[in-house]
Order: sequence, then structure tokens, then C-alpha cells
Amino acid sequence: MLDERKLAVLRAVVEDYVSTNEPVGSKALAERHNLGVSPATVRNDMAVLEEQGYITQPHTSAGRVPTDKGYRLFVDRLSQIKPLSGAERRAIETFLAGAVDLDDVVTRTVRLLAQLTRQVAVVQYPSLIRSTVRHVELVPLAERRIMLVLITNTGRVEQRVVDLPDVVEDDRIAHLRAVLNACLDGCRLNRVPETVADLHDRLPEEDRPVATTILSVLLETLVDRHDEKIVFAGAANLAGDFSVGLREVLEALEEQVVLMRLLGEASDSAALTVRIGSENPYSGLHGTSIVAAGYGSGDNELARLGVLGPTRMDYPVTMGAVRAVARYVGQILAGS
Amino acid sequence: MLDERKLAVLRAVVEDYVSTNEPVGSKALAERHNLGVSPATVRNDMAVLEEQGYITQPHTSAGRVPTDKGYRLFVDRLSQIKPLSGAERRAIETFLAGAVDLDDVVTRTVRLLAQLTRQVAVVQYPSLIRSTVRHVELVPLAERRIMLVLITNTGRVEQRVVDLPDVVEDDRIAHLRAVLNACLDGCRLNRVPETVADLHDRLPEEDRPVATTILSVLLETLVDRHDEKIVFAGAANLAGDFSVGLREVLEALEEQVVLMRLLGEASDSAALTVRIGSENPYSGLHGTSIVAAGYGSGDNELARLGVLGPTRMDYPVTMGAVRAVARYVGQILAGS
DNA sequence: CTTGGCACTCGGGAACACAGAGTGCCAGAC
DNA sequence: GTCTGGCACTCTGTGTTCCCGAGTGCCAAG
Repeated sequence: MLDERKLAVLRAVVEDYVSTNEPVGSKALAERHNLGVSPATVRNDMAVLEEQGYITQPHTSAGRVPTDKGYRLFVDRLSQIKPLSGAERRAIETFLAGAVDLDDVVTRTVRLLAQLTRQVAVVQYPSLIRSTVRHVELVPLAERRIMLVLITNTGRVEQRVVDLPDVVEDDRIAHLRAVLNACLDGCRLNRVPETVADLHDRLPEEDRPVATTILSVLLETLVDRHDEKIVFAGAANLAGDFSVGLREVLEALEEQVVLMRLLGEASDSAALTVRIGSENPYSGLHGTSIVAAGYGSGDNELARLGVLGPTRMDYPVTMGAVRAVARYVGQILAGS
Repeated sequence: MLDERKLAVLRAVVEDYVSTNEPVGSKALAERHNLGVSPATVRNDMAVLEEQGYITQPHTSAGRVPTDKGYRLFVDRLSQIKPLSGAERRAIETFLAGAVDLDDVVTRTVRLLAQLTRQVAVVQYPSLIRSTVRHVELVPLAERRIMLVLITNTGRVEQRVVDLPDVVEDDRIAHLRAVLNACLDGCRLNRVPETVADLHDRLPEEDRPVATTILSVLLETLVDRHDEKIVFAGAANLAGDFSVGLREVLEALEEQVVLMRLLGEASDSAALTVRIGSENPYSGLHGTSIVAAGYGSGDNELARLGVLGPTRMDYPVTMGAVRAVARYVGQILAGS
């Protein structure tokens, strides 16, 4: 259906268009990619590619531009992910290694990725759901007020102030803390509700009202954070490119929900996901592509990160950067 | 020097230009603002205003546009801050009241402000320096590893993992915690270094290495966070307006340091600060203005917030919104 | 000091022509 | 059958010219 040479032509069209941002014509193409055939031949191939929907011309008698379908074929079969240079790797490593806490890791990651790809980077905070409880702390603040602190194995910390129904002495709090930790330590967050379900009945009568209050806040914390936090950086990189609807893109970026969907559900393993133009789920973002990957410590995916840029992006390089950053941030999280 | 009518003309020029975004001519102005004089008179006044540098014409024989100096005079003497409507106030109140923790307060605030003003909103996290220690918590994580959690009276929580030089039993940790809290409770963060200075010597010999480690991490935490965190929202509101250098503005927004300087140093009390065009300290932001205010619980200013928009903005409305939001967020923080 | 009149200026849009890049197709060569 | 060179055709983008209208500055009179 598409012979070797036609594929080569498609590859050349994509590469040239990406680098020049102008429709590419048969002549220039034949010259620059020494395909060993004449422009006329290239024209014929192009006609076929256009008929099949891989490329298109903005207007009659202009050069050709890849369609989303064309980019898709390019990404799937014609390109090879380009690994980063050694210098870049080392730079990433040292930059990420300097992070002092989870917030810092995420902030550094998103900036790094934006700078590396010269596009908009998006990073999701490690999911609470997949992580486990490392510690629960109850800190008395006042007579009838405590702070509940939940620390997860990914270094994330959630805290809430809880107003208690009764005055509770410190040693009762200490006891409750001990019980909670004994019960929850190492427990995966999505199993917490089941785990604490019967806890209530196992407590002495007088602790129950307090325990109920605390537990309900704890559960609420988990539910609230189910919609995960996402940050982005590098919006300035959009400014150069007028081909995308700037306003729509910026709006999408500020909608956590949209961003979530863009990064996509956890895919199998840590494979790269590429969403090209109209493939992605938000109408304001046709004209843009997303390259995303999962990251995590070890083999369980904690969350996702990626970049968003014009459909006309350098996929091999971008994919290389995203993959590399995802790996490194995984390592960092595992180590801390 | 400038009589009543000339000031009225300047006011009219600013108002018309802000609402139409087009240079305003003498005729249209005389009509729309029923000044009771003819266009020719207005022209004479305009000539004077131009000579004094309050307005300018983009090219010979076009209407007039306010200069930065013109806006400055307008803001200082010709305009009155426009209070929000009752409905808006109630909306703010209920929206902010729904916040569950400090992060949430800040996020909601910045979004609210962006939506209210239809511009880019910027909010600085409450300063650690001005707040006081509410509680220090040491949570054993492993044999030689603990987590240090610092809770401030503004609801902010900082945490760090500390690797200890020795194995330390839990009751020694508990003792250290008690000592630390006794010593630091209610202490202002900027006084913490002095306060803990002699602590080391008051401890039993065997605790000293551990205490030293913990204290150094604690102090480091305070220093690290001296450059405060700042968030922004509403970048999409910039997209409509091509008069500003979009790229420069977006770049500035992603530079914490620049943002800090934009919001300005704490001014006297909670007064509004307005920086117009070239008045502000970053060259990429000529063409934009900043309206900022401090906010805090009670009378001490904890941090600042504001909006950034084109010089050509509706100052009275924007200032009203910023002032109102600053007040409400102050209340919320005081109450929690 | 204000006003109406008048000549002048300049930006922006419409109409137009033109060069250049690129295409499609066809007939001939390999 | 596939490739190639040639040729006529079709666009877009750019530069030019022209003209309209909004707006100005100045002046002389009220």
C-alpha cells in the first residue's frame, strides 16, 4: 500500500515541516533529503499520500503539510526516540538531586521539562491512592482542637485541623495515635476506608465520638485529594507560535480536570503516550499534541507527566526528554 | 497649572480609552462626556495635556492616548475606588469560606481574583518570617530517620526528612519534642535562630549530636523558604490583548524572583500599591500595570497579592476587587 | 477664553498587478 | 511499469497606488 519510498517521503515532509514551519514542496524536498529521485516522482508519491490522508495542502498549489494521521504514522513507525546527550542527562540528575522535599521535586521537574523541550510541561503530583501510609500524626493544638497529619511513603504530607466534640487529654490522643498507626501503617490509601471501618467498635466507649470525628476528617482528606494536583510551567514557550489558539490552550492549562484527562489514564507500564491534535479529548486543543509518560518508584506508576506543544513538534526529541525525565524523577522519589 | 476642565478632559480620555481601546479624539470626547464645551476647546486642552506629558498621540493626526504619567494622575487624583456589588461580596465570602487548608485558601484566592478582574492574579503565600511557631513535631520513620514537621499559626506546614547520626529510641525523641515545643511555642520564626542557640548546651550529653542535626535542618528550612512561594492564575486573560509582549509577561510570571519584586515590599498598612507601566521594576513589563495590596490577619501584613494587566486597565474596578479580596482572605486566615 | 472654519496629515483599507513556488498531467525514456 | 523532464496553470503573498475619513493645528472672529 505504501512502499518504502513513500514512507521516506512522508518522513521527510514531517521533518522538514517541523523544522521550517512552512509547507514543503517537492523540489526542495528532493534536494534536501537526497532521495535519489526527481521532484516529479516525489510529486506523484505526494499525490498518493494526500489521497490516503497523510498529508494535505493548505491551498491549491502550495506545499504539503502533514495531517494528524500523518504525524501518527510518523510517530508509530517512522521515527526513533532520540536519547538525550550525556551532558543533558547529568544536568537533569544534578538538578533533580538538589530537591529538598516533594514540592520541590515536582517544581524542579516541571521547570526542567519545560526548559528541556522548550514547551509547556505538565506534572501531576504523585497519587495518594497508590501510595501507602507511612505515618499518622495527631498534634494537639488547643483543648478541643488537633491537627491531623498524614504522611505517605512518597513523601507527601496532608494536614487538616480538626475541631473535636470534647476536651480530650493528651494521653488519650497519644493512645489514639498509636492505635491508628498500628492499624494503618503501610496500608495503601485506597484501602484505608475498609481498614478503619471496624476500628470504631474496637475502641473504649469514651473515645468513640472523638475517633469518629477524626476518622471522618481523615476519610474526607483522601476523597478530596482524589482529584490530584497538577502543575505546569513554560507557558511562555507557547507565545512564539501563533498556530495554536493561545487563549484556549491557556484556559485548558488552568483547568485541573482538563489537564488530568490530557495526561491520560495510567497506561500499561511506563510507555510513552502520544496524543496528536484531534486525538486528544479537549476541543480547544486541536492543533496541539501531548507527549506523556507515567513515573513512579519501582514498577508501580504513581502519577504522570508530560509536555504539551504544537502538533508541529519534534516528536523524537520531545519523547526522549519526557522519557528521561520520567525515569529520573522516579528514581529520585524511590530514593527519598 | 491644570484647571478643573483639563483634569476632566484627562479623566475622560482615560475612561474612553480604557473602554474602547482606541485613541480618543476631541469630537467624540466632547459629545460623550457632555463637557459643555466645543471640540475645539477640548483640542486646546489636549494640546496642553500633551505638552505636559499626560497624553500622547500614536501618530500625527490620530486621537490621544494616556501616557503612564497620565494614568498615574488619574489613579492618584481623578478616580475613586469602586466597591464591589453586594452579590460579588457574598460570592467571594462563600467561595473562600469553603477552603480546607492553606493551599486551598491560596489557590481559591488566586482564581477568584483572576476571575473577578479578568486579569492575571498573583498571590504570595503567607510569609513564614512574620508568623509564629504553633507546633514542632518529630515523627520517627525508621531507626535513624525522622520527619520534622513545623506548623505555623497561619496554617502553613513545612516538613523535612532528617537522617540521624545515631539510632535514637522513641522516648528520647519524645523528650526532644517536648523540649523543642516548650522552647519554641509561639516564637516568631525570625527569632527561632536566637531562641535555639543555647538549647544545645542545655541538653544531656548523649542527645547532643542528634539535636544538632535536627536543629540544623530546622534552621535550614527557615532559610530556604525565605524566598516565598508565589502562584498565579488567569494567564488566559492576557491572550485577548496583543498590546503587551505576551512572551515577556509569561516569562516574568514564571520567575518567582521577578514576581516578588513586582508585588513590592510591604507597604505601610494595607494600602493599595499601583505600579504603572514603566514604573515597575522589570523591563519586560512595560505596557503592563500592577495593582497590589498586603493581606494578613489582624494588623500585621503576612504577604501580598495583586493583579497584573495591561496599562490600559480599569483601575477603579481592579483596585476595588484587589482591596476586597485582600480583606476577605485576611479574615479567613485569621479565623482558621 | 471660546468657537467655528479650514487646510493639512496620516493611517488603514480596497483594488490591482506581479513574481515565485508549487502543482497536475502528459509524453517519452529506461 | 516506473521514472523523468517539460509545460501550462493556479494560487498566495507582497508591494504599489489610491483614496477616504478621522483628527489635528491654527487663525480670526465672537
